[in-house]
Amino acid sequence: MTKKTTEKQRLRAPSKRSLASRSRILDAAETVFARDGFEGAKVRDIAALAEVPLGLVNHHGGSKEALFREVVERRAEELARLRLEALAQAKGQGALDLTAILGCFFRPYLAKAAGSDPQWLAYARLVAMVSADPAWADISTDLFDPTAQRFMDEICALHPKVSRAVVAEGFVYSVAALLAFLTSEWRIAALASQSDAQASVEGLVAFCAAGCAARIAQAET
Amino acid sequence: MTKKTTEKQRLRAPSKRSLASRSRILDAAETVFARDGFEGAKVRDIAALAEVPLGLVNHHGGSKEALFREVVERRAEELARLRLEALAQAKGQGALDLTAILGCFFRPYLAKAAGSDPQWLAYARLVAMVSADPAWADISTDLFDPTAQRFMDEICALHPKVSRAVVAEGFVYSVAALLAFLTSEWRIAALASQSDAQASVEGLVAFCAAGCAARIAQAET
DNA sequence: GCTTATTTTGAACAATGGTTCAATTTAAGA
DNA sequence: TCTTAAATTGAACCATTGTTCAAAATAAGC
Repeated sequence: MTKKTTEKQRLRAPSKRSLASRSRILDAAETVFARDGFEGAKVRDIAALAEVPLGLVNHHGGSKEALFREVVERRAEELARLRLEALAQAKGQGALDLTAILGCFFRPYLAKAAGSDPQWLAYARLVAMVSADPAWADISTDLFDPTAQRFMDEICALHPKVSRAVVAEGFVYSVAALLAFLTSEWRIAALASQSDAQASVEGLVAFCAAGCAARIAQAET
Repeated sequence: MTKKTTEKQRLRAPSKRSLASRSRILDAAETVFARDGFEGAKVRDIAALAEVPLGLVNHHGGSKEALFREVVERRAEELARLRLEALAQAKGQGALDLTAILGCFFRPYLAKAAGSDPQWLAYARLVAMVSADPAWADISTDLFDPTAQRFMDEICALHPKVSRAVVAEGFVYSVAALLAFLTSEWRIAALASQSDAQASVEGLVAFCAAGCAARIAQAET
């Protein structure tokens, strides 16, 4: 079984033109969903932004909900891979402290957001939406939680005496701070400048690392 | 001018019955908005939950947007008052450190959420919605920012050498952590137990105070 | 108790928005 | 080149939903 069983049987390969349409639709959906939320987003707005007829959105994306899931999934895999790679590389260079671990979790995202592809900033809003709304809990479970668990494993290894619940608490607060950073207007502006972005990231990491350390120390006493 | 000029002229006092309807509608709106978001919420659901005819919602609440604003405003004033009172009282008992200042900001909210009125938990979701969505920026500016500025003044006074931007950064991250705490499923469960609630709050305050302190220390060097 | 502003009710309206579909065009595979 | 699956198009469908309205019921003010 080399392919997912959910994949529809195809008698022909998709044409280059259809691939381009599909890509434009996903990009437009990402932008509109991030801007207006799931309920607020209109399939017609997505079609208009992608410059395709209305019917084509459903043809390529399926239902509105399926389209949303696909948009979220599209970048989640790449992001998870980058994070785990950063963690593996850092571990190869010696023992990790809290700051280093959180840095491996934060930096790949921030590098993308500050990078050339502006769609990554829209994606941050999608992650915040999914994280905040219990209706999308299954997406979090499937796409985000495994990586988070991996990083929490690392922190737990650093502090064998504290419960995983305490580590999770600090981690959740840290992710909340990260999302606040990425979705706030003034930070987005800061990300435009390379030096400002660097300083901002260090500030965020310092905040979260010290916060986690304090919470863990509190539990240890 | 003892009354707001925007207030409609009234020839008669509202009846007790109309006051009860109005209150039930606002409570229902709070619950439904918190559960489904602004776009996802249906005026019909609000009417059904309040057990009033559909038309009565518009009669008392005005447009859907006006109703949402009123629901948010309703508790904002009380919350702001409690926070400022806590701050004033703490200042009367001696010099404040970072932990004490943040405690004055966090505890009134958490006490309400852990208290007898379950609607305060729904309200936390509304605050998170308003904070996250740029479309409601004017609500944040009017209702939330003044109190936040007051608390940041206090932190700035503690650390005269660091820029207000650095203080604001830590404060925003702290509020994000607070909202993550209040809107996450597992924390809500913890709030049910008085002792668990106490421990959770201390953990949150410890995280944010240490985070802010680290960010400020980083800026001072 | 009378008057009348206010509240309540149920229905209807008009616009919105997700989805479906038949017909047409395009291009992949042989 | 020929066949035909896939992609595209534009329109229509139909449930949903915010809002309005006129008539009836209620209760405040005198």
